[in-house]
Amino acid sequence: MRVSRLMLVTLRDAPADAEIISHQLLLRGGYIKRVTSGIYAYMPLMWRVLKKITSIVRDEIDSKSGLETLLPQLHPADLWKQSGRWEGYTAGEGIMFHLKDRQGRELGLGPTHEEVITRIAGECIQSYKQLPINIYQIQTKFRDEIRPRFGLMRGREFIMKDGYSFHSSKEDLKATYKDMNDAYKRIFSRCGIKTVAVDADSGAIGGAASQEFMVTANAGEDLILISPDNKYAANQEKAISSPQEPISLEQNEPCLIETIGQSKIEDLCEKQGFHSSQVIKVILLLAIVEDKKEFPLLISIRADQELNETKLTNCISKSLGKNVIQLKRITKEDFNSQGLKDLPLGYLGPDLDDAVLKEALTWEKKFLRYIDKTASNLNCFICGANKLNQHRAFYNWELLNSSKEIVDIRNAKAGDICIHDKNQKLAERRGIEVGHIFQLGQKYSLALESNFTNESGEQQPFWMGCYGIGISRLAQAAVEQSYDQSGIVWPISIAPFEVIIVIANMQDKIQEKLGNDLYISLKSKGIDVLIDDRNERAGVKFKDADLIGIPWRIVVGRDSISGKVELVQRSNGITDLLSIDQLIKKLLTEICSKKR
RNA sequence: CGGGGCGUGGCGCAGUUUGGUAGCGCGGGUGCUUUGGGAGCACUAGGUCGCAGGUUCGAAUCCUGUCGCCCCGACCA
Repeated sequence: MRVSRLMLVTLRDAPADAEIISHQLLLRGGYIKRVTSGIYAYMPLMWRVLKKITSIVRDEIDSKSGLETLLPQLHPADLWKQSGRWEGYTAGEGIMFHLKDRQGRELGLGPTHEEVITRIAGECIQSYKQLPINIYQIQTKFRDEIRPRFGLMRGREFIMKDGYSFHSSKEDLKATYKDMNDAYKRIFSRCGIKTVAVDADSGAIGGAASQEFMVTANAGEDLILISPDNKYAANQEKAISSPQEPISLEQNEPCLIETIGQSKIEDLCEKQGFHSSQVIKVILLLAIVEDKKEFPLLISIRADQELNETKLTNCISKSLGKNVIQLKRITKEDFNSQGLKDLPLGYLGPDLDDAVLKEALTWEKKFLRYIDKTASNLNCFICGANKLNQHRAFYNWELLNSSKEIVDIRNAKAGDICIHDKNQKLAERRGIEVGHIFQLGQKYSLALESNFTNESGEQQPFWMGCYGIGISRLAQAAVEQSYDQSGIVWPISIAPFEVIIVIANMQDKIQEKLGNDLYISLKSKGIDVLIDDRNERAGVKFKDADLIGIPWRIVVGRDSISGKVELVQRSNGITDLLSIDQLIKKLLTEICSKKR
């Protein structure tokens, strides 16, 4: 391709609305154009990058017997109602774009395809003899994100590879899951990006085991916790650890203490001389579940710990058997609008009586009570007395006489002791999720009555797995991991072009001829080559070549008269002056060796 | 959804407080000079200042509404 024909528009300044470096560089290099919030056009250079990535993905998934397909993007609501996800995905903060057609039928724009593929599999697969099946597609997905940001990182329209597998047994599912895990590692390594595999929450997709593949970068939206020996890595949403031991509280007579104006843990500890690990903090939340019922929650947790809302949401879903649509803090205003008397917020104890909810208008009249292990493990503690300006000191659980369900709902954090090895402490990193694999189990096949006949002639729901890669996000993550002062430094396997020929001076006929001959010759050898034939000064062309990040640059300039050209490596600036033969030989070996 | 900020040529911005009918840098076009790290000179095109109302002799500027975009937050009451 000739740069003069490339519709290349580079920017000297980064547009003001781009925050992170990869977003800025993709805009400056003319790779992407924003059309509206969270929605981007992939310009020709970007599309080449995306095609390189998808071809690596196809290659690896196909080698694991993956079947490529293309599923519809418009999904009928009834399908999603059957799986029980329509409400959660459309109501409240739901992320599914949805619409009504001219007949008034409801449709959703696919954010993911479990429903569609599960129904199809149920219709096509009758017998265990047809299993296992591993089917995937690479396609645009739609999600009405609460807050789109960072360019392609969190868009409302993005390209994803999503795959689904169907099995007659859990064991068979595990085998494919492992295959996919291997394939994913190969895919990311071939794309030239460094990833960490972490244990993950399976979230709204549902299911059992799941792993995320994270590109470590400061701009990452996820917090991940890693042990120094690399044997344990998890998303904070899921991570487990041993908290640091509480500072022991000297045993003393249980008593009430006056704590005027000490509704905050910090003030309480400062004024009374306690450590926050000796205090039980009580948090009131409201869970709204899929059938619109509202459950007040009473959470008790050691005050030096943070509540993990993902873990909590999972606990609630498990105990109610219903999906939680929304979780929010209960405020004074919420109490008033329920027609309830004010509570002494900041002075609540784990034994707060359900009677306070008796007059509630729409809430359930009983607290769902969860106690984090850090709180239940305390033998002697401080907690609110359920009266304004009073706390209880040196209390224990027997005295509170409160029913309790003990769960793990705390955030693991850096510095916590690893479960697998007491001598190691978790460290934290930020990560960009580029891949996610799940063992779904039978959640969708049960809901959609998607069955096959097993060896004994019985109807049985499929065991399912699902496997995603954010293709467009991966492309940007690669930039976030590989750039310098001058611009992008693409890994060669996903660079839009492998080589760029820069003709230093277009007026010089010798240079122009040598450059063009070289261009034709490299192209004929199967190298992806770009030639900058613009009538620009050399400096401009060098700047652009660096900005768009082509791995190899050939400069056809003042040495062309002796038949020599310069070869410059984008990643390290190393420059060689070579004859054409030497150049071609070197490029062929370098490029071919790095392709695999 | 809540909070904050911003909409002025393709991009980055000034002008808004104190109304007087629009300016800078980059980019675009033409010509000449230049030609190895975003060249110089000259000429030139391009904006009903997001949109709609209102106030005023007069609005980018003040008022009201509206649309769009960006950032922060869903964080120990």
